[in-house]
Amino acid sequence: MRTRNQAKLQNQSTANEESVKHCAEMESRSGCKDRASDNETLANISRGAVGKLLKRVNKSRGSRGVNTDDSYLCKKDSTGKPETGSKKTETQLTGTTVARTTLDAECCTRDVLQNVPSEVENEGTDVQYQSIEREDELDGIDWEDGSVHTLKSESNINEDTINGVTVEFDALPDSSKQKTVRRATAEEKELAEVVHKVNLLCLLARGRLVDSACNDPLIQASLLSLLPAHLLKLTDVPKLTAKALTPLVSWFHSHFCVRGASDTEKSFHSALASTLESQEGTSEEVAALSVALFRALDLTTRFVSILDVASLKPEIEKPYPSGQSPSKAGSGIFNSSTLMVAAPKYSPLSPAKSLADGKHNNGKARATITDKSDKRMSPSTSDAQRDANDECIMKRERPKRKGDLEFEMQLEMALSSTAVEIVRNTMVSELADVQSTSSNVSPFKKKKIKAEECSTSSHGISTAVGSRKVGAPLYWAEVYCSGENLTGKWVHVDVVNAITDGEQNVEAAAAACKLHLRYVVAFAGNGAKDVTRRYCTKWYKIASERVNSIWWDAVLAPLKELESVATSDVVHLRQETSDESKKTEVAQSTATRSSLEDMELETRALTEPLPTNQQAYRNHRLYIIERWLNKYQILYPKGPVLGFCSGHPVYPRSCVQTLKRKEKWFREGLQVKANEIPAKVLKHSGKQNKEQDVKDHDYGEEDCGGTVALYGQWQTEPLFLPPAVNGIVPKNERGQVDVWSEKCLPPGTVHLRLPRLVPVAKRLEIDFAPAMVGFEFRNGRALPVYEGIVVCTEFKDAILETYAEEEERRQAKERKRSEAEALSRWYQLLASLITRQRLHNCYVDGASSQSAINFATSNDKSCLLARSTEDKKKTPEYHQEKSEIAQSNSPPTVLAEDHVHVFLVEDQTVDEESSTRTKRCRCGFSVQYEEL
DNA sequence: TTGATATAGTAGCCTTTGGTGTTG
DNA sequence: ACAACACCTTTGGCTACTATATCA
Repeated sequence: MRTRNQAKLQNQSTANEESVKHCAEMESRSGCKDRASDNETLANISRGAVGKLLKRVNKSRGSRGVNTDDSYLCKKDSTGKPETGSKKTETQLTGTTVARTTLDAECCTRDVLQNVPSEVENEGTDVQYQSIEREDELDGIDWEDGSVHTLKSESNINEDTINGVTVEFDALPDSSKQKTVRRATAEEKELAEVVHKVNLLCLLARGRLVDSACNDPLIQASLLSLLPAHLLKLTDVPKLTAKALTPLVSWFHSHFCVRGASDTEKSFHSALASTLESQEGTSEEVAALSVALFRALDLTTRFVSILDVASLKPEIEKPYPSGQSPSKAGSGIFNSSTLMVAAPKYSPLSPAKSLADGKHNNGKARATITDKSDKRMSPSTSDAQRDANDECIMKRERPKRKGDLEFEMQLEMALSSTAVEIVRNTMVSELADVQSTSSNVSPFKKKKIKAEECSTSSHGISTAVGSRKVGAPLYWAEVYCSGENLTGKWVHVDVVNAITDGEQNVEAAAAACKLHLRYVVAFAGNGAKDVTRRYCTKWYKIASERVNSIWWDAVLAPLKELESVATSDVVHLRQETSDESKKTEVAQSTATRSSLEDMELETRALTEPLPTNQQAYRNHRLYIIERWLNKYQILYPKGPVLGFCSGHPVYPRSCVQTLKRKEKWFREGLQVKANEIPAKVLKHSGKQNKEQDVKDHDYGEEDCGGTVALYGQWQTEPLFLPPAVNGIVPKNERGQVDVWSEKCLPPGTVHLRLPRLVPVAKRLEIDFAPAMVGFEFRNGRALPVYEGIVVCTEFKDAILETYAEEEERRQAKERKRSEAEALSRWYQLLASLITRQRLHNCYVDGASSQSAINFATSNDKSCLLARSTEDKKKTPEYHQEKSEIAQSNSPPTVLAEDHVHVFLVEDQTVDEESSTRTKRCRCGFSVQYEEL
């Protein structure tokens, strides 16, 4: 009925908002069947009522208001769009003038049909009847109260009028006060998580694809041939350092330029080849080429990518500013992404593209162009794999203000320009020094300073144009430099932005582009490794945005192996020419390279800087401030203090202890030590309070009324229960044993988890206690669940033995009973068949004149069959033969009334195939049955 | 812009030991 | 008389978490 109403309401365009209409439309599709069937009945009922209805409606005109609550329209929004807050709408309608037709007619119809006054609150509403042609649809159904949506009134008035509804407002609702509070449902959350996971898997696959393309010998050779001779030997040093890579990076950056979209039809491999040829390509391709080059130079190199996945949390739509159509912003995860990706990419007027066309303005004007990665994956993948720039824009466009956009455009412009600037500097002088010494001041900050200068530079490119390009770090390389640190180090090499060893800046750069640095994955040897820790210092910020780590680790585990082998093998191969002992040594050292990195990343994880805001400590993995302790938590020991946040001392998370009641500890096989003072005493309220009072009195424990004493684990010791003595099981006050776990069993007893043990124990006169294993809620009550019994260990075997015997007996009995029942049911079946046949003969086949004779005949036959069955029952043979199919196929001869069939053994035939035996009487009557 | 705080909605945890009538 | 079984009815209080608004 709800659906039907929605469908109708949609027809009448009672709602203004597009999303609401859309919603109703969706609903109407599903409900159209209902409606069609309803029309027949409704039409008849309502035609007769139309006249009455009109009268009533006219009477009520001007005196009736409308109850306006059509929240149901949105509650089942299948598009996942936010419901338009019905409460809000109601408030907004207060004091408005509503001129309407059909909706009021609905109210009135309800009056007619149900004689129930509609809820009238809005006095003085103006009702005008223009058309009630659809009233036949409106009759005879359950009415629901509806409200009028008030958004975007102006643009929709026309539509409303066309559809027969006019809504006028004295005052337009203040759009700034519109609030749409809608929380994601569990289903939406689940969906978002699944999408997130699938997206991750797709991007992992993508990364592996790119990685393997980087190993192509042809591409590597071509790159080497392009490389100037003086750069060729640069990296051929025993202890490679990041500094040594800088000239290479500079050359690469100046040689290859990043442009927008690539040909989506090509495979990545061929796209890479053409990028190599044309020396321009997407940032992904350029980064991949750099990886190929480094690998060609025999450097251990990974392709690193930020996996820019769809959000783990459902994106709840924000309320839209007035005049902005929600449909334009897309609705779901896919919609929004698709829209945002497609729009700038294919627009011939796209400034980015036009800029890309003018790429030969080498230098500043070339300002690295939007790198529309080629999209060759599934829709979801390509959506997620969308370029960071689009990502930025997408995320900005909805909630961001104009000013923000402008600022970011400028910033982006500056970033790209500065990146080029750096390159030039490098080529002329030693930029490496500049970069390494400027690690304290982020290069991105410096770029920001230059923003204004760049945006007003002589290139004539507006900031808006520049906004399409960001130096968003999405792809880069990691080169293993044995000359860095003591043990060697993976060095960040971003040829797209011409940055070497700038790992500490990636986070800031990503943040500047509104790019979430949630997953940074390094690819090598067809494997992958999560190296997010290297680039992310504020882990607490991204932790909640990452998928369940158990799942993620499991996914990565096999890939990590591959990656580890690959990054070790490269060095291994290099050493192959050397002598055997050296080779082993190298193999050992490379084998630990991966674990060394693991340690490094783990160290980073454990030495995360203290957050500066208090909120961050709420769920921080490492740190806690006291205010975020919940009522069952305490700091023990209370220290050391690691620092302060807004005056609050920061403690290690490891100091947080969970407190429990005595009973809870008992369940875990622990008991509170004697004379321990509760670590915390909580006040209880309400019902629990009273019960706790009683308990406390009973046990003579805590003096407090309405409180509960909590203890920490350090105040407990292993549970000591009175042992079983003389075969007697120690029981609790209820005469049972609570078996929460094995630890709760009194020493010397055993829990036998078998059904029907109580009678056995009773029969053997062995002391036992029912074992309560938990509670279940039924009928609104907590009911104890019992499973088996607890007995002294020495009786275990005796009980089990007797139990086995008892069970055997029981099963035999059960079998016997079921056989008897089967027999009885067969008898019933046969008897009913006979009765049926008799009735059939008597009343269906036979003409009235013949009926007497037929009856006699059939009766006779039936009796015989029945009797034969009865007779057989008496013979032992019967028990071996259980007929499944019994049918009489005797000729329709009239027999003497007192004839008794005799089935001689020699007249029997057996069909071996179907195990069917046929017994025949000399009179011609035969019985066929199947032997089991 | 960021952070603190208040507020509100919601999901999910925790709670925890029947009473009565009928049948065999 | 007694044991076994069926049926009844379908909690609800509290907290953590999250999102939002507002203010500094």
